[in-house]
Amino acid sequence: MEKRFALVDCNNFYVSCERVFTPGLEGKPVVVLSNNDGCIIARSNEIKQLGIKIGDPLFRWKATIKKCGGHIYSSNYTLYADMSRRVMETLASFAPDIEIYSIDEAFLPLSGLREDSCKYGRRIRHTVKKWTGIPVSIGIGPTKTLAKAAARVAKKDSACAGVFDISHHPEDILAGLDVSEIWGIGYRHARFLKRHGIRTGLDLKEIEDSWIKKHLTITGLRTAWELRGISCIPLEEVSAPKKSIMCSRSFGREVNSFDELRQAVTSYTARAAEKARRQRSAASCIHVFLIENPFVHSHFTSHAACVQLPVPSAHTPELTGYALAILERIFKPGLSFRKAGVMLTGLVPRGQVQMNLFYPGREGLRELSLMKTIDTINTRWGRDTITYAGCGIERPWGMRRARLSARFTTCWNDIPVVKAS
DNA sequence: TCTGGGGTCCTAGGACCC
DNA sequence: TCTGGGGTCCTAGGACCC
Repeated sequence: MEKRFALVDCNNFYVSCERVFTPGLEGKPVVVLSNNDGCIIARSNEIKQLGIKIGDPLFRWKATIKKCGGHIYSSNYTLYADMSRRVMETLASFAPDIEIYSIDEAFLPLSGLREDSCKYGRRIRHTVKKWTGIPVSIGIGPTKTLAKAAARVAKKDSACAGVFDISHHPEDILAGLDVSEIWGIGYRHARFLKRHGIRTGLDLKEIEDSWIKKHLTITGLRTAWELRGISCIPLEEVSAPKKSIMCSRSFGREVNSFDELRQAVTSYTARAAEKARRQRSAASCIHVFLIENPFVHSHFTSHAACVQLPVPSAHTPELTGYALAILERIFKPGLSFRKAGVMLTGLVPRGQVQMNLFYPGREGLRELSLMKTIDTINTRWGRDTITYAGCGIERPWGMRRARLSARFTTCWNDIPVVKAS
């Protein structure tokens, strides 16, 4: 059977989430900032028209945005994650086997669909908008790469009304698609391809296999085949467990005291361990790193070390013990740090942990049940309802989020009030 | 003054084995 | 003293994605 995929992509997702609860933002320039309010990571169309790029630092554009009546928000991931869940649940009502590709994108299998694909797409689009308030664009094609290309057209060309099926004349679209805009072709490869006269999707599609494989490896070859309509990248309905888990943050200000670093590392370890437990994994190895302020010193300096655990674990107190021992090793008095992070690697399923003959492990039934209880409470009542004293109370090193919107969907006190007269 | 966070996959090359 | 072919595993670095 002919394969067919739809890519559903939320338009300017973070901005759209803010607009759902602050309708006055509709039609106005809006940006959402990265952690610490440093750079711009989401833009409304009005902002894109000003030539502001993703990743641009806020200070460069702040005056311009203010001058044209724009609005600036800190990122509110709690809100975006909750809105994403709502969108995905809506999509799952159309096709149970969706692949949640990122916070704002999902692939849907369309093989065997009887009705007109665009009509079906428009129904999905209408439903998502009605149920969640989020506008989406939908691209349809015989491969995931072509569906991605179709979604670009759906988003840019207003004649499509948000839905485009590339199946009929893919060449016409690919001829107008810059090679750098193809899914899987990043900045480096695009630059390389252009040096060799390969500028569009159509050019790439027609290049000889051996040349592509030699220069772009097997992943590049897969992309070329996908452009030819041969599906090489399957739908992944069940998300595979992560092979590594990281929690790292830039500080709201420079940090040089050991005590504050200890609070940060304890917090990040707790968060990473929680993620590991959620996917039922235990970590064999824990890494801790500190990064000096790269903007102050001419070179970027990081300090890092890791330890191998005697028995893989997801027990927060045990992992914290190792993390803090590493911190003591890598900490250098007198230096200022911008960022710290904790990474768990060598993740194994918790049911298959290899025991150690000479080390009983600290994760007994009592410990397991304590972690489970803490996780349950924090899921039910919100993150950090129960936390570790070592994480600190004030957290003066925490990130800056000066323009944070309310927890509209996840906190009773913040639920919007509607007044009817 | 001010520049995010979190992942995956592939390849080349070295070490080592028979 | 020098010599062949075939294989695995690990790591670092590079590329990609959102």
